[in-house]
Amino acid sequence: MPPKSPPSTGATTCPTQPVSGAPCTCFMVRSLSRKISQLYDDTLAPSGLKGTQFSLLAQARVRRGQEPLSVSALAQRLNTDRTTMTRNLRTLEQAGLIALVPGKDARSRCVVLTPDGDARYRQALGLWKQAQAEVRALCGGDQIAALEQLVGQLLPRLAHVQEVA
Amino acid sequence: MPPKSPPSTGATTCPTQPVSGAPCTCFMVRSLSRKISQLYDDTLAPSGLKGTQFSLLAQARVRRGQEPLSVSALAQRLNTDRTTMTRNLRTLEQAGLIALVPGKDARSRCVVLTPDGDARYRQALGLWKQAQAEVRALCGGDQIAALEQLVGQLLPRLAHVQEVA
DNA sequence: TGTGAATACGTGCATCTACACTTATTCCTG
DNA sequence: CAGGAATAAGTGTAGATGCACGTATTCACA
Repeated sequence: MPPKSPPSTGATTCPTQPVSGAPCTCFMVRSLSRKISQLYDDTLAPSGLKGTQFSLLAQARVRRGQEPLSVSALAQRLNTDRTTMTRNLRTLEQAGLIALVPGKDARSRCVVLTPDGDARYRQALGLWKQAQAEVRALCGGDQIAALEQLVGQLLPRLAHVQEVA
Repeated sequence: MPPKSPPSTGATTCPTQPVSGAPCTCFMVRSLSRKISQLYDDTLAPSGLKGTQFSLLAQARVRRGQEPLSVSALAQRLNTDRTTMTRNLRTLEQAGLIALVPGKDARSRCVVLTPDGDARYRQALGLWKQAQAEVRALCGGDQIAALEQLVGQLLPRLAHVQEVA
C-alpha cells in the first residue's frame, strides 16, 4: 500500500486512481479527456457546436475545392470508428451543416459543408481560439505544449489498435 | 503483423488535426483517450468488463471495511458527472457486481461490491496489468511515465471545470 | 466473363457522457 | 417547530463511441 497517509481532507481530485498501488493510464487519460472536453464544449456553446462537431467541420472543410472526403476517410482523419462517424455526420446533416453527396464510387458518400455549415464553423472559430487560450491559461502554456508534443508522438504508436485487418 | 506500408495516402494518422494551422488540444486528448480505451477494453474483454467498469469497481473496492462511498463521492473520485455515475452503476448492479445500499443519510445510497463483483475485479486485475504493460510496450515506458506525470499535474488545474457551484 | 475477395457503408445494440430539471431529505434559523 | 436553503440522488434528453453484423459495389483473377 502507498506509504503516504490518506489526507482525506483537502484532496482536490483523485487523478491517478490507485489500483493496487499503480495509476491507471486509461483512467487518467479518460479523465483528462472529459475535463478538457467540458471546457471546450462550454466555451463553444454559444455557437451551438460541441467540440467533436467543430473538429468534424474543421476537418471536412479543409478539402474545400478539392475532392471532398468520404465517410471512411474522414473517420480515419479524426481517429474515430467509421460507424461513429456515420452517426456523428447524421447529427450535423440534420442540423443542415453538412451534406452527404455521392462520390465517384457508388459505394461511397462524401462530406461537404453547406453554406450554413461554413458560416457556423467560422462563427465557432473564435470561440475555439478562446478555449485554446483558456486551457493554456489554466494549465500553463508549457504544460499544454508538452502534452501536445507527447500525444503527437503517442498517437501514431497506437494507430494500429483495433485495425481489425 | 509487421509495420505494413500505409495505404498510399502516406500519413499514418492525423493526430493534430490542424485548425487554422494550430493543433486542437481537445481533439488530440480525445483521440488519445479513444485509442487507449480501445486497448484496455480489448485486453479486459475476457473478464467481461470495460475499462470504465474496472476503474469503478477498483475505486469502490478501496473502501472495503470502511464506510462505503456514496454515489456522489464515487463520482468525484472518478472525475465524472454524478448522473453519469448513476447510470454506470446501474449497469454493474444489473450485472450483479455491485449493490446500492442505503447510507446513514436517507438521501444517499452507498456502493458496495458483491462477492461476484469482487471476484470479477480480481479476475480482471491480471488483464489490467497486461493492458498497462501493453501500452508501455507500444508507446515506451518513458513516454507513458511522462504522460502520467503530466496528466497528474493537469487534472487538479481542471478540477473546477463545470463545478456549477 | 463470372465469381469470390475486398471495399464502403449502414444498423442494432450497448455503454459512456453530461446538462437541465425534478424529488426527497436534512440543515439552519427565526 | 415551521419553512426555506442546502444537499443527495434520479430522469429526460441528447450526443459520442465502437463492436458485430448485414448490404451494396468494385476489383482481381481464373
